[in-house]
Amino acid sequence: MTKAAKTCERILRAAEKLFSEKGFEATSLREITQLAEVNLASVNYHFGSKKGLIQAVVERYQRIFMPALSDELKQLEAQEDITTERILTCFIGPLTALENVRSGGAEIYLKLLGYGYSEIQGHLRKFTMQRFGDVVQHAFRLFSVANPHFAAETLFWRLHFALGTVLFVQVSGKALNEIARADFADPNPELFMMQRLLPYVAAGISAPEL
Amino acid sequence: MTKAAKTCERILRAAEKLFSEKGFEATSLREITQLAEVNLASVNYHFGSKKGLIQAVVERYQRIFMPALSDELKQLEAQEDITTERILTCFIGPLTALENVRSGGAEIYLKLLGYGYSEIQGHLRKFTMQRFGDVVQHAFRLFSVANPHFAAETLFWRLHFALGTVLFVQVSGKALNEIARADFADPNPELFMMQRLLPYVAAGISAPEL
DNA sequence: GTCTATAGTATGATAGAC
DNA sequence: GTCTATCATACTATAGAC
Repeated sequence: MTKAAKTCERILRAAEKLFSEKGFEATSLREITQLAEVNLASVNYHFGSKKGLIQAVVERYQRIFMPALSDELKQLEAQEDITTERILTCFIGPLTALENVRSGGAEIYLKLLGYGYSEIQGHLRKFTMQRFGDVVQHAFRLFSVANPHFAAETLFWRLHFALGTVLFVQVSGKALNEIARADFADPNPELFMMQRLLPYVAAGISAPEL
Repeated sequence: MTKAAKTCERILRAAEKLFSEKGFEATSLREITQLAEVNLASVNYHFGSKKGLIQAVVERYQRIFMPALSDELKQLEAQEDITTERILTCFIGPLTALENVRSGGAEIYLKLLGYGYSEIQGHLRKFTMQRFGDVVQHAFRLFSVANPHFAAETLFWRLHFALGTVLFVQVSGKALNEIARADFADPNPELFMMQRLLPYVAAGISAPEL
């Protein structure tokens, strides 16, 4: 059991690293087991299949992030003056909580979500909504309180645009940072990305309706 | 030669359809040749390799889009009162020009760009900048005229956020439309997506700096 | 639980007849 | 230019010894 736990953990760590760097489909079990220094067959023994491994990797982050987000949202709801910026700020804490679990945890989580959205059409999204749909809907309700003049449809699209912005920037973050370093002498720790994103996203969500 | 052109064209059409639907890596040459109803070996005969085919597919769209965009930008520059919205509007015409070439052409092109950004790290981006870097830089200059108070660095990141928003929405468009149809009874032709995107993106780019 | 060995399938690419 | 046939390689998954 002690050795098994170790193998399990080694696989999960290697998998989340590779998945977040290259996506789920582009990462093979061979790469994962090689990086983890475990046997190829052990993945199927512990997780049943590659799909099972993917779910295990993502779920580990969701179980930290989602309850933390839920707490923040409840705390905000108790206050008056709910603004788009404040709701967005609710996401910062839970993300940095991931950072405490593992260095670069927030980045890994967002990249996993980003790849999950485009690959394996909706598989990961449905899984998330089934497990944590209530938290997602809570956030949506608060956004509509902060932007009461918007049609529900408008808000729906704006929020998905915002999600898209964040996820794309994370997934392409490496390329973007390379360009930035080439064009300016930009000494950008990845942490600043979120601070840059927030004003853009907040303004986009609250932009005047047509 | 006449038959050859036909085969070439059949391959290109099948490839651009599948690439835009599933990405480059997830699409196999066998799928392409099967859809095109041509022999498997003909791809390597006409395009040398899968990579060559990818470049050919993308280049065909770039050669229509980029000069058209360049014209629009020059026309705008001659005017006074250059705003973020007006620059963004410059992209609409060239995109719908692709629509004339082939139904759904604009969507295909944007999806190709979207997949190109995340996959094959930077390969496609470098190719674009080498061929059409001047057009891209022209657009950037105009944006900085429209937003003179921004640091170049801020503008750089904002524009890439905007690009990210558009590309992500296109790539995940199918999933998003499915959700929209489920949550509302949303009879959304894909064309309206751009109209929804524009206010969000414009507001994001011009959001007050920190 | 861990390993080796291998089944079964899919990929990109090419040689050679026509 | 087009075809068949095939090579070399990669993948996920599993059976069975230890």
